[in-house]
Amino acid sequence: MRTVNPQKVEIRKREIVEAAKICFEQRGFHSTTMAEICAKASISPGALYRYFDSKESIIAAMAEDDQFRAMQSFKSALSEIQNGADFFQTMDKLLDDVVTNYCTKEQGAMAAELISEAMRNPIFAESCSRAYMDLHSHFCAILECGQKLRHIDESLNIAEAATMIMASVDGMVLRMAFCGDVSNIEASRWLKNFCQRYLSPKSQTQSQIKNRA
Amino acid sequence: MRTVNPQKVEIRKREIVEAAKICFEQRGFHSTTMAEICAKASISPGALYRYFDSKESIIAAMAEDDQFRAMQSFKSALSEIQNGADFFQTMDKLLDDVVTNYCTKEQGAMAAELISEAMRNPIFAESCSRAYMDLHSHFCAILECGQKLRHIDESLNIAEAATMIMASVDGMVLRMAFCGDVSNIEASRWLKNFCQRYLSPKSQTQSQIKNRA
DNA sequence: ATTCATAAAACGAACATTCGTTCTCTTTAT
DNA sequence: ATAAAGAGAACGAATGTTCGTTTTATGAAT
Repeated sequence: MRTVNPQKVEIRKREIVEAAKICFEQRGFHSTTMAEICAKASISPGALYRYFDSKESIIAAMAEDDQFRAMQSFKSALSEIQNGADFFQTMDKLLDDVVTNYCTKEQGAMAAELISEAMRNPIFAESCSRAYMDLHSHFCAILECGQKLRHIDESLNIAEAATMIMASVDGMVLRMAFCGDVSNIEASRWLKNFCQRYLSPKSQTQSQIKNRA
Repeated sequence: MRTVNPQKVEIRKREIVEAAKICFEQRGFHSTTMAEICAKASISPGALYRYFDSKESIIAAMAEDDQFRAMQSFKSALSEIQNGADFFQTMDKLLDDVVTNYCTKEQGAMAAELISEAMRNPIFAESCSRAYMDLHSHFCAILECGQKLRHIDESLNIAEAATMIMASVDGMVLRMAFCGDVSNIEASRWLKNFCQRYLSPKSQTQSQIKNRA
C-alpha cells in the first residue's frame, strides 16, 4: 500500500504558496481567485484543497514566509555587527538590502494588502504584530551596538529610534510603490542620509536642550 | 412639474459618503456590502444608485474628501509660516494635527486599504499620486521657509527631506494602526524629535563630510 | 388656497454573476 | 491491492446592480 511522503507534500505546498504569491502580487488578495492560483500552480481545486483548507490559510503561509525572510536580513546584520563590523557600513547594507528586496511595486502592494488584511483579521493581526515586534527587538539590539560604539547619540532612546527608522522605511516602501517619483537609488541614499543625521551624536543646541526636557 | 434640487442632491451624496466611510473604516472596502452602506445611510439600493453609479465611485468620492482635508492642514501651516509664525512651532502643530487626526486604527486601516486599492486601479492610482504630489509640493514650500530662517540645514535637499518626513509619518500611522505598541503621545513626541534631529543644522562631522561627497 | 400633472426620489424584490469550497470519480505510486 | 494524489464538474452562498413600481415634492392651472 502507498504511504504519504511528507517531503513531497512540503514541496507541493511551497509550489502552491509561490504560485499564490505571484497572483497576489499582481491582483491582490481579494481579486485573485482560487481558480487563478490553481492555474498558476498547475493543480486542480480538488487537489489544492488537500494541501490548504482555505484561501486564507494560503495567505497566512505566504505571510509567514515573508516574515521569515525579513528576519534573516536582520539576524545577519546583528551577527555581523556583533562580530566587529563597522556600524554604519552594516546599517547601509541592511538598508540596501531592504530597498532592493522590498521597494518594488509588487512588494509595496503586498505590504499594503497585508496590513489591511491584518486590520480585520485578529489572528492574522496577532501574527503580523508579533513578527514586527521580533524585528523591532533585533533592530534595537543592532542600534544598541551602535550606541556603545558612540556612533549613535547617547541621549537617543533606542526603542524610539528603532520604531522611527522602521516606520520610515515602511513609509518609503509604500510611497515608492504607488507613486513612481522616487528611484531605488534615491530611496537608498535618502534613507542612509536620514539614519546618519537622525542617529549621529549632536552638539548641544538650544532646541536639543528644550527637546530633552 | 417637479425640478431637480442640486443642493439637496449634494447633501444626499455627502450623507452617503459619510455612511460609506464609517462602514469602510470598520470592515474595509471589499468586505462592506452595498446593503450595509444603504442601511447606514438609510436609503434603498435603487435610490443610492441614483447618486453613485458604482461602489467604486463611492470609494473615489471618499478618497477625494480625505485628500481635501489633508490638504487643508498643509495649506494652513504654510500660510501660518508665511505670516511669520515660528517654524518649529508650526511643524509641531502640523505633526500634532496629523497624529490626532490620522493615528487611529480606523484611519490606518483606511490608508492601507486606499494604497492597496490604488495599486490595482490605474485611475485611482493617478488621483492618489497627484494628491500626494500636491501635499509634497506644499510641504516643500513649508520646509523652504524653514531653511531660509536657518532652522533647516542648508545642505539638506528640500524635496528629499519632504519625502522622508512624509514617508516617516505614513509609516508611523500604519505601524500604530496594526500594532498597538505606540501611543499617540509617544508618536507625536518621537516624530517631533525626529524632525528636529533630521532637519536642524549640524556641525561638520566625519560622517557628514563623507556623506555629502 | 386647492387641485392636478409630472418628474424626481425612493423602494425593494429579483437578477446575474462570481467564486470559494465540496464531492465524486479517476489516476498513480508503493 | 490499497491508499494517496489529482481532476474537474457542480453547488450554494454572497453580493453588486437593475428594474418595475410606488411615493413625494413641486410648479402651473384653476
